[in-house]
Amino acid sequence: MYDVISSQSDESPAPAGCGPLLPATHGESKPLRQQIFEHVRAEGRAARTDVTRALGISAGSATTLTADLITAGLLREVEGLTRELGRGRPPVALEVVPEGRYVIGIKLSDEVHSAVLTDFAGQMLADASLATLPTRKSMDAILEEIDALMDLVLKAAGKSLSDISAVGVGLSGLVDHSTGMVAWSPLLSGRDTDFQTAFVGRFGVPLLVDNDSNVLTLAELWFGAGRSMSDFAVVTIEHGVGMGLVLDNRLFRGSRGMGLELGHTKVQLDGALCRCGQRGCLEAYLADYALAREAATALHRNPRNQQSAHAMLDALFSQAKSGNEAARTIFRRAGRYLSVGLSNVIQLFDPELIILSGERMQYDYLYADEVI
Amino acid sequence: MYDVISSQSDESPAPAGCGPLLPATHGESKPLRQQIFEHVRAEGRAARTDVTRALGISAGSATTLTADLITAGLLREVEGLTRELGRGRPPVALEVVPEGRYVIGIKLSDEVHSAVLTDFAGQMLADASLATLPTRKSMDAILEEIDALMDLVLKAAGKSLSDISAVGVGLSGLVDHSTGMVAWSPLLSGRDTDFQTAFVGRFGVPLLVDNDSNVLTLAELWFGAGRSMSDFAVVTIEHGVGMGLVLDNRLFRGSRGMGLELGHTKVQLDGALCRCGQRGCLEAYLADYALAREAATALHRNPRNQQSAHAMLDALFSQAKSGNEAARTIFRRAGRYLSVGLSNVIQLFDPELIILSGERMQYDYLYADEVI
DNA sequence: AAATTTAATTCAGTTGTCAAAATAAAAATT
DNA sequence: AATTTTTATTTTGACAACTGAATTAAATTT
Repeated sequence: MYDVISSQSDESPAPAGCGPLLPATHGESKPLRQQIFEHVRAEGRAARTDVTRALGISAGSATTLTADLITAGLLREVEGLTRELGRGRPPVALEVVPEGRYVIGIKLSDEVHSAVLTDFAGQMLADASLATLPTRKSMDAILEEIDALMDLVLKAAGKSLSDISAVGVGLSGLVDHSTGMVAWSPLLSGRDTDFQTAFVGRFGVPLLVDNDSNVLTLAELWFGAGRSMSDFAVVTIEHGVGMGLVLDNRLFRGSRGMGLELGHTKVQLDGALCRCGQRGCLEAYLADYALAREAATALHRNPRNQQSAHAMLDALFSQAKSGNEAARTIFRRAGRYLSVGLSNVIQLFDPELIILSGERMQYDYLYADEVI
Repeated sequence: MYDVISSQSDESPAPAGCGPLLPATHGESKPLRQQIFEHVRAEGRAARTDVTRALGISAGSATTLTADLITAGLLREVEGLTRELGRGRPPVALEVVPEGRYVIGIKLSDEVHSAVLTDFAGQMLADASLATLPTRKSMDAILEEIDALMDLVLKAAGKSLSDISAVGVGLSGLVDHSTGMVAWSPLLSGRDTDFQTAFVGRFGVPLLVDNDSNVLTLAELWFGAGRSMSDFAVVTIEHGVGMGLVLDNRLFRGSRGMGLELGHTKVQLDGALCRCGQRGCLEAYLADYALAREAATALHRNPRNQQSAHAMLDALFSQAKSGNEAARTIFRRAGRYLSVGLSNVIQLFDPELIILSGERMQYDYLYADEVI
């Protein structure tokens, strides 16, 4: 900033200035080399001409840049492909070298942790899972579990930790993806845990941590129905109600990088009490604990019996199926409030698609009729 | 795409591919020349060194590119500035040449149209307004009114239409900014009007049309409280309930480029009937027509008397002020539902700031206590 | 007056990209 | 079989956008 201090009258006053003071963070475009790599990876296989057409670049650039990528060991030409028909020189397909890098993805949960090991082309080489207790654990205990889980999946794939270029971890809670800090999580006993530093300190491998809704959303963007969509939402209903959002082909993380709290969206003035302390949150009608709370009343069980929440939901569901009207109304009400919450997402974001996900989606009463 | 059809077994199957199939639309970064210009405009004045530091570019580039901008007549050096103190060669401030371009901004409304004429530095040179009738008009009639309004503002600024580089128009309704089409508007009698083509055909000046909430939001981003913020929302309550959203310093238009319908967010299951046909929309509690509807009951007026909606609201407000309990509950309820709607926006977008705007904000009952 | 400090310019060199021409490899045509 | 046509890729020369280092400029401090 240019500071002017003056009392002379012949100086014109500094113009006020207009326009945003902060630049958009996503201003830089990716280098063309990376765009080419990503295009080949997205397509599975693509020839140089496909790349030039898809990215609108010159044929010369395609040659030079793919040559770079090939010598860097990231891409390779595919030998011995036959072509259906067509005249002219046949194109030479390129593909990602699967052995280029290996990564492990881990999902931490309260009953079972799971892990997959994939190659550079996105192919899963092995997976593994590990049962765990639904108690809050210290960071050290979690690292211990991760260690055991990674051993399993590495052994299954015949790799060693030194082959792994990066690890991704998804867990529920408030996770700051950019710093690797976990502000709060139902799995961790502490607050403001520096997950990333602890992990890298123990394993010496780069780590990306994120909220599990975000991870699920990215999975849909990379491998699922969202691949061909630029704007969509993923809603999960389990212990809480979570949402991930893709806007313009990028995961939207909100201004503070934390998750989007669809669960604490209000669907009823002065409604049911939520564990966040407010009333009328969607979560207070839809999450495990909310349904179990009502199930206890409907099934005349002791509400103190916390451990059987899962079993109680199953009982409630079978009751509803066999005609218990009280049980039915619980699901029906939950479904109607879900439809309100989803309708609000639609009105505000106008996504092309909403993907519903989560263990509770089996309870199809939730979304039988009422969804708008 | 590379197609492979083959029955030979020695060919490896094509990899599935992973990653988004569509590129993010905002891939291209602005050329440095434009970034420099925008930085100077945002700061009001800035020296070349300020630019190099702010944008992280080399001093050489700053010299060359500012020289380009100066010869293009977009920037100029500021003469005769004194400096507070400091050693070394004094910096030479640069500023936008205000006479570089002139633009007109027009806001169309149902009671009064208004226009401003600003120079290239964002300084307003003149404004004008024109009363109009609250009826739906044909495109030709609207163009006629725009013509009269532009004459007024041009005359006030001592300019002619040929001095104007572009015109921006904001109006309520469903507007596709990218094509200049107005799908529907309370001001226009037709549907799917090609506003842009009609305007350019008549005046021969480039036009940008947009939804009035979006225009208001852009104004906040460029000139208002949003200048130093990267994520915020602007909520307007007038005839309807509108919202504009800035995410990462850019206006978010939703996937289909239409507005974000905060007004049709559901705040009550089976609630009040909205003019969109659904029940429980926020608009059905908060918009002009909704308040007037209840006011008619509270004040024992004839609900047929449509033309006095505005007057009726004022009457309702003064009644509430002077203690009429029925009138008070109307505002109180509206305020509580507004708080639900805003709370949902906060939960879903986590903006740094929500700007409330609109003629009805004078009815401060709306946001007295209940806002969360 | 000399040294110091900060701002701006000059200039040689790198990088990323394109356009056009040249080359390559196949099918279609003669 | 030779030639033409078609499509894919490579080569080449050129240009634009930058950077970094050295240089010049204009002020203050010693």
